[in-house]
Amino acid sequence: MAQRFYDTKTAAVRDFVPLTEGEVSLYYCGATVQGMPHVGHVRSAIVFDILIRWLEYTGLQVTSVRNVTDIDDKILEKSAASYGEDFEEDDHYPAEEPWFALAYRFEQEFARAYATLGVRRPTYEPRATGHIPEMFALIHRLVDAGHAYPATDGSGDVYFDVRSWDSYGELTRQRLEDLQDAPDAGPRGKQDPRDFALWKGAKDTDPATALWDSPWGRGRPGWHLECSAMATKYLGNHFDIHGGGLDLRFPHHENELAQSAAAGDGFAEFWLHNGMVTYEGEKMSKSVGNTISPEQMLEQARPKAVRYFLGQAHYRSQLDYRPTSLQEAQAAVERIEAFLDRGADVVAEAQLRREEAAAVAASLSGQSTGEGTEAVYVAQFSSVPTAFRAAMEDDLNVPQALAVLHDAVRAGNTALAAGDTDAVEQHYADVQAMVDVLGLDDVPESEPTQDPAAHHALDTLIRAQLDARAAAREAKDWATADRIRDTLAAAGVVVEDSAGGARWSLQ
RNA sequence: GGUGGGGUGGCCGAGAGGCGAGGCAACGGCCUGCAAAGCCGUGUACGCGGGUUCGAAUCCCGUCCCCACCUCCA
Repeated sequence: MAQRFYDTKTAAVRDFVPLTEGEVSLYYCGATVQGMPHVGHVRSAIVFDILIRWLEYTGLQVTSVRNVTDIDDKILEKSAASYGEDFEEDDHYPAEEPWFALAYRFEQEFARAYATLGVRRPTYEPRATGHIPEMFALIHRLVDAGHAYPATDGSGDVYFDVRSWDSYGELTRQRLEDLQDAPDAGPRGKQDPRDFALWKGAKDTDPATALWDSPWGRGRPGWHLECSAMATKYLGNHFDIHGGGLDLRFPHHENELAQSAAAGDGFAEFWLHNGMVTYEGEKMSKSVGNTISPEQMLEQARPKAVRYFLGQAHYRSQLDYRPTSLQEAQAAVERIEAFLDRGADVVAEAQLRREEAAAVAASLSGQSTGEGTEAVYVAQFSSVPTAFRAAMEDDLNVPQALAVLHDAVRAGNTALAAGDTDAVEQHYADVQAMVDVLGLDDVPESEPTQDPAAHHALDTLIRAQLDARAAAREAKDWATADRIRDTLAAAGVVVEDSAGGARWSLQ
């Protein structure tokens, strides 16, 4: 089986063959940093994070790019508003904030949200404002090729000429004449209302810091142009995958494709689009005002559970958020974790026995020990189950991959109960490998138990309680035993009895 | 009007002609001093009406409803 992806442009699932053997070039649209991130933004990042982790797992070297749009109308508007006389500050919008300060502040908020949920940083994270010369070069090529023209009204705008490019609409299979006229389709120096701006001429209201001198006059870049310029700078004229949210297909990605292809670039081989997060059936968006922020989710559930929730559906499906969604995700995550916790003890013990046996064998034969056992362990256990691989290869079918993961957890639990160490080791390794690919083990969690000193102190204190409880149980003094368990429970410590003695964990 | 995607058991969510993915919740059982965890089992799921087929959630015809994009949007 080979890797397959659904490509929006051809509207089909196709075999994915990298342009350069062993390497993958991926560009996906990041955010316009004009406000706080919501979980829709984060879902997209998690989807592509899982994609990258999977491709790397299969041995490919991935170069990934996620842009930051740090200049656009909304950013300028919000900054301008902060200087207004009747402006009211709030937590997210202080008064008198320059546009670049606002953009950078929200860029950091996005970075924080990504990091909290275990989204690794892309290879490159370019900002639009840092790539003005690259954009000039692209505009020049388009003007020279007859696919772009300066506005006829002296505004300083430069437009892409959609009628000059027969393939316009090929990404989303739409015909020019079927498109609704834009509501603000005023003349504005366009030859056709569907032409889009590559460069926006300076307006009176634009701050000087937001303007650049260009061969077409002072101004600032158009949104679509940024992505084309940055994608090809870091990945070359022809690259493997272009991703982004489904809502970006039109006009954003259609325009990107048109301008890049018209300039003669091969651009993206595959177009991957992730589905929207909905709130009780409706798309989550700023304009509707039904957004949930990562922070709000993190108040309800652990980061790992939030990541699991946002990553659990197929990436092309719409994902519906409901008030109980996070509790459900957390229960699923904790089931996996509980097996890994219990399994780790068994695996460590088995490992120790193997090392001892190897040491004995070595001392008998007079050879040194060391990497031998480790190498055997890695070779034998570090791969993902075939069914998991098949699911991931099939257009990144994470839900089906998760079914494989849960099956392995169940098999592992059964092996634990049966005391079948070999089977526990195998299932433990499988589960660990799958969890790694999904990035679930890469979510930072600030639990006191992760600080070794704090954990040691806590463990010592709780062990004393558990020892006392064990003694009470031995004496069949259930009242005392239960009181100790209740006390620990009230402190947030969950006690589980097992054949090997009591285990504790934080709630 | 155009384009794309959907309607699956209490909820989420895969699948796409033939053994009821998986998770969460519920119920029963095993285990347990009691729990918890875990394991086993239970539910007559595929919007509606027709049709094709030995067999349809999956194919065909009809029909209803929902979502997204066509303006900024992950």
